[in-house]
Amino acid sequence: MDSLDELTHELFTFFNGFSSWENSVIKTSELSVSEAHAIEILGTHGQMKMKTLAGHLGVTTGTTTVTVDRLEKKDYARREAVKEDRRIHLITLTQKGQQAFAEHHQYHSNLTEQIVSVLSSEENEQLISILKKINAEAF
Amino acid sequence: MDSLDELTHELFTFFNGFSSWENSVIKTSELSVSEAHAIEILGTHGQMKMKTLAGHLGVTTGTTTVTVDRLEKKDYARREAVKEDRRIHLITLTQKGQQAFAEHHQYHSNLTEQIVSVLSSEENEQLISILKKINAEAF
DNA sequence: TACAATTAGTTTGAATATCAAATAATCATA
DNA sequence: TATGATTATTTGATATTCAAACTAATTGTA
Repeated sequence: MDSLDELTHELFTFFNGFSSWENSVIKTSELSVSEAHAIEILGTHGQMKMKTLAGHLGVTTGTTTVTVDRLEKKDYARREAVKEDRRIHLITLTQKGQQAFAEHHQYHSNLTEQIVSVLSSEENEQLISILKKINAEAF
Repeated sequence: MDSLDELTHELFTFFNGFSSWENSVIKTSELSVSEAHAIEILGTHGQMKMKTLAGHLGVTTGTTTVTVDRLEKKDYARREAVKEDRRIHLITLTQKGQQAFAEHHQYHSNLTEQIVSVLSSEENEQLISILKKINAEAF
């Protein structure tokens, strides 16, 4: 097996492990996968309009309307009017939504700790530096 | 920002980049996400019974029945009877399914190349070694 | 061997998820 | 002010998923 194949294999094994971990975490909450993703995006980037949120989620605005409807009904998010342009609604996390985001973030930190614990401190430094490069340039 | 937070951020940025790349690749095919995942698992591990496939997919056997129904209808997979235990059906990729798996694998290699191209050969070695450790021990 | 318990897979009914296309409201501008 | 573009919602159709009920086959055991 050449080095490219080897890396491909390790990368997708890693990705699949991450995916199933993420899904199992979401299943412990009262949120669906799409609701959880929306909360994560809103928590990370702050309030944004429907169209931007749809772009981040990679779905249509129609789908996003439904997702935000449910988040609003469950009191995780709310729509806010914008005076300057009344077509636009800014989606904002409520207190409860911010709480859910913080909890989710804590889960992420837990997984990172789990990962760090199998690495030497040198490898840890290497991993951060490599990921930074990839994130900045590869996608 | 401490090192743990920093790594958490880079890890999930990486994961999200990977996710959206994976989704956009699947959308260019005539397969749904769940069908594509099933094909990837069958292609990687070879034929397996419904229950095992369901386990790999992280869904119930009911859901898997429906997915395999569709794959069978589109001629990507078929059920094979097992003489020793007639409750069991082995799910196998057809020629067309193997073809789809090979194409998908090619996409994976392309992404890996893209990633490798931003790394030095030393970083490349480091990344493989670190991922191996994580995959073996962390999930 | 008979019968209960277990296992594998399917079916069903309900809630979600998603898209494309049609619609409504608003804005920008010619 | 009319026209075209933009933002979000609604609608109708299909896909996804689960839990629970169900069928068929196998295994354990009395």
